[in-house]
Amino acid sequence: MYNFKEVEKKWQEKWYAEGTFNAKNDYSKEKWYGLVEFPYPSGQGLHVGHPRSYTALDIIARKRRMQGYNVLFPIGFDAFGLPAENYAIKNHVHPKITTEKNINHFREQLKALGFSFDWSREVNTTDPNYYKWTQWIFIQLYKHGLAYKATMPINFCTGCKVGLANEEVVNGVCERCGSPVVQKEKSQWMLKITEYAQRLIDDLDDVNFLDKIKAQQINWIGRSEGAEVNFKISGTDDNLLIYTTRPDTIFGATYMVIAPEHELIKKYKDRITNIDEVEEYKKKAALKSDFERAELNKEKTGVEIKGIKAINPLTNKEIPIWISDYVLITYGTGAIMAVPAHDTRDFEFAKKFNLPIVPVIIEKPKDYDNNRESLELLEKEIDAKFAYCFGDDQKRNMSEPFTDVNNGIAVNSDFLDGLESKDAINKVIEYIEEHKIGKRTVNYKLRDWVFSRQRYWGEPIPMVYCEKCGWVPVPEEELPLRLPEIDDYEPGENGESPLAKQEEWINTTCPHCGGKARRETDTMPQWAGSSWYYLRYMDAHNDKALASKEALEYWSPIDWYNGGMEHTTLHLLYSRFWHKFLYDIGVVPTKEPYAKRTSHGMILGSNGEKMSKSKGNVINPDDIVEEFGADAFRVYEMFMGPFDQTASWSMESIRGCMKFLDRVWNMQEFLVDGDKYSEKFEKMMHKAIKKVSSDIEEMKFNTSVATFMTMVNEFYKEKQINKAEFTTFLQLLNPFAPHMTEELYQKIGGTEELAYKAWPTYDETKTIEDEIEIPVQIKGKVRATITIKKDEDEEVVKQKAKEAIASQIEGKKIIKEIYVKNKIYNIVIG
RNA sequence: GCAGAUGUGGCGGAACUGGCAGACGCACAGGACUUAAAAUCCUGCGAGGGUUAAACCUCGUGCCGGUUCGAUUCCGGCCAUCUGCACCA
Repeated sequence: MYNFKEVEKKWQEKWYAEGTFNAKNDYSKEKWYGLVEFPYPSGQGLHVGHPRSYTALDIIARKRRMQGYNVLFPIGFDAFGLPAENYAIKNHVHPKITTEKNINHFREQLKALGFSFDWSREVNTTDPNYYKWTQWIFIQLYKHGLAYKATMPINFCTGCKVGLANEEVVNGVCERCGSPVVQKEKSQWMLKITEYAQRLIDDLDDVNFLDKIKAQQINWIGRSEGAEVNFKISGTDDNLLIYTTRPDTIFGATYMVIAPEHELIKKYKDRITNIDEVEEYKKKAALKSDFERAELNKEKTGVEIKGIKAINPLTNKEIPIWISDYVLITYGTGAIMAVPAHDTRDFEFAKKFNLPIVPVIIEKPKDYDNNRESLELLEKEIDAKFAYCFGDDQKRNMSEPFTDVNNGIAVNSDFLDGLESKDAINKVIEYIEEHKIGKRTVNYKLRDWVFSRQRYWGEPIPMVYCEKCGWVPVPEEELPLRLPEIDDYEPGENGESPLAKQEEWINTTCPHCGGKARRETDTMPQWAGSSWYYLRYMDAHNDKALASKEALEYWSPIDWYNGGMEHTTLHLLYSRFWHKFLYDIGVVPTKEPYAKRTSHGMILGSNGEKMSKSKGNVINPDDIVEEFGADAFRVYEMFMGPFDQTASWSMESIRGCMKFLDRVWNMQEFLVDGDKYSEKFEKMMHKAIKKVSSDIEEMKFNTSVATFMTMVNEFYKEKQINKAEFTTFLQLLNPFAPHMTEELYQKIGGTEELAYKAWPTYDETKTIEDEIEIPVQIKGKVRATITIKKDEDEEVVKQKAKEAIASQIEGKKIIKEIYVKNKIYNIVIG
């Protein structure tokens, strides 16, 4: 009987004491750097989701070692963060203590699963020797104008009392605590990620990320092409600048809308006749949470700004200006031209407030070929269809706006008439550029990164404010700027950082002029430490630089990075941004940090729902290791389904995997001598090596495990396995179930460790069967199977096949015969 | 609404560039071993028909249609579920 407890403990102790898996500092060898996302050491301990990702890359890392690479497969802890701080507020335990305790627990758990991590390079983002370099990077960003302080409306979590990045607001509530998020004006440190927006899109071409990851990042960055156009404000020399992606619809712009926060209102306070009403609307809008404002199916609201009007620069008609919260101050210019006939939101608004709807695009007729004649026909059609739009008595009974940019023809639009929408866009941009009323513009949805948190448990932002000199970075030789030890972790009244109460720490001298100055009391967000941790692993103990040039040169880029889809628009994008910056200032040698990025599916509870305490469906990895062992746990997580898809936990299935491992263990009972594969199993061995080797590369671990099971079934049928076969089998299985396979290999007389034994190779010619069974079909339906020799002469096969179905084709006329070599024979009879 | 994915037995899932649908596992059933049970080993297992038993036949990969000698796979159109984003002009 296999005693997994004893065996697993034995090997783990050996591995971690000897540093079996530590990367070598031999830079002459070919390297491979595999990375998994380091965990946040929460109080709950490891989640069963972690081992899914970790086992997968552990398998690849182990295979790479056997293939002779110098492998770096590190781990660490992303240990700054709210839970430790919230725990501190409640229980008055310093986050440092909780964090340390949790890390120790995590380390134990990770070791108990036998991952081949290089523990000598463990990093911890809360270690001053680590965050020294996080702060250093921030200072470089500041020096290069990419970190700046700005007062702006931010997402403010009413629960955590912290400003949040857009990415941290989910459905209008705080991603972490679930409290509503409101808008608040606050002075914040910002990082100019927008400066890198285009490169973050373009350079995706050079990396091997899953398409869905690329798509999601591109989507998030949200590039759109359009134009900015100035609309004159009637009776002034002033303009209202708008952004639109559909400048071709400008002849249909019947009113303007500005965001509630737009400066126009302040500027024309005195001319606006209903200023009270407008101010009232502004106030209401400010009080709404982001969620309320963005809520769908909500009735549009707004107020016409009376006393000022705009002039449509193409029709020269005066049109009203409205204020409404469906226009966002944070996107474009905070103002739009409304074209209700061709925009869903404008349409809804126009309907509600009874504003004119003028169609200027018509769906392209099927046989439209862009000539005069077609156009005249088209115009007649339009006259009939939209006669009501142009009279004084506008009925506005258009049932829905026409918004398809790929399928429209401009009408009722002067010089654009008859053009397809795409051409019309170009032509109108030419026009507005020529007449200096606007220009072609690109916009991104991506916003600059709000980098301040009003929290204690984060990296202090190494900046000092001096009345005379303004913001001055802490001199680099004074880094790390340590977090002061405090007792009171409560945020301040107005959502200030707990550090704001530490007068002694705050008061300092200006590094620039030596006068009195005060420290920044905000800290960095959790994403800071994780934005560059992969660099630190390359040279984890360097105190002169974040990593040495040589180490960076050798180990960059990361060959394979696996992580969760939930980090696609946060961590993954942020770290690409930091990396590109570090590349620009000559710190790192590559443009992109990760050559390849894959992602694992989530593990759900056995009821198919997300694991949560409240649902009572949480599986604790410790219990699983205790009951089934680490190897069975690993094999099961790889077997449970396609790696990139969600899977539900099943206790029955893991039992099956343990049974499989027991069967492997018991194979030693019918072990026989033999230093090469027996004739019986030779083909199977070569095929298996091929299959498992490619499956691992493609992350099709589930079918690898199936292959192992099939092999074991075959060995059981013969009640025989020789030493050569057993050795290869154990090697292939080793990355999946490292403990048992090492033990077994030792038991059958292996002298070296499998961990570095050369990965088995296969002979392609030996994977091909000499005799093949192929189906014989009549009209695509299988009627018989015949056995043929590989590459058998076509005529012979046809003859054989016809014999096999002789009775069924007798007397029938053969219309067609199809033979696909070594695959299938199909006959069509009349 | 936009983007991405998924849909195959009782269940999790296989099926390489179109070529025997259901590998492998779970569950279930039968048998062997055992005083007995568990464990283990062996066998069967999509549905319907057919046969003493086989052979064999029909249907079957979300739905409708198409291309093809042949479609889980390709094309067109739907439906459902999941994930991310979303008043982004």
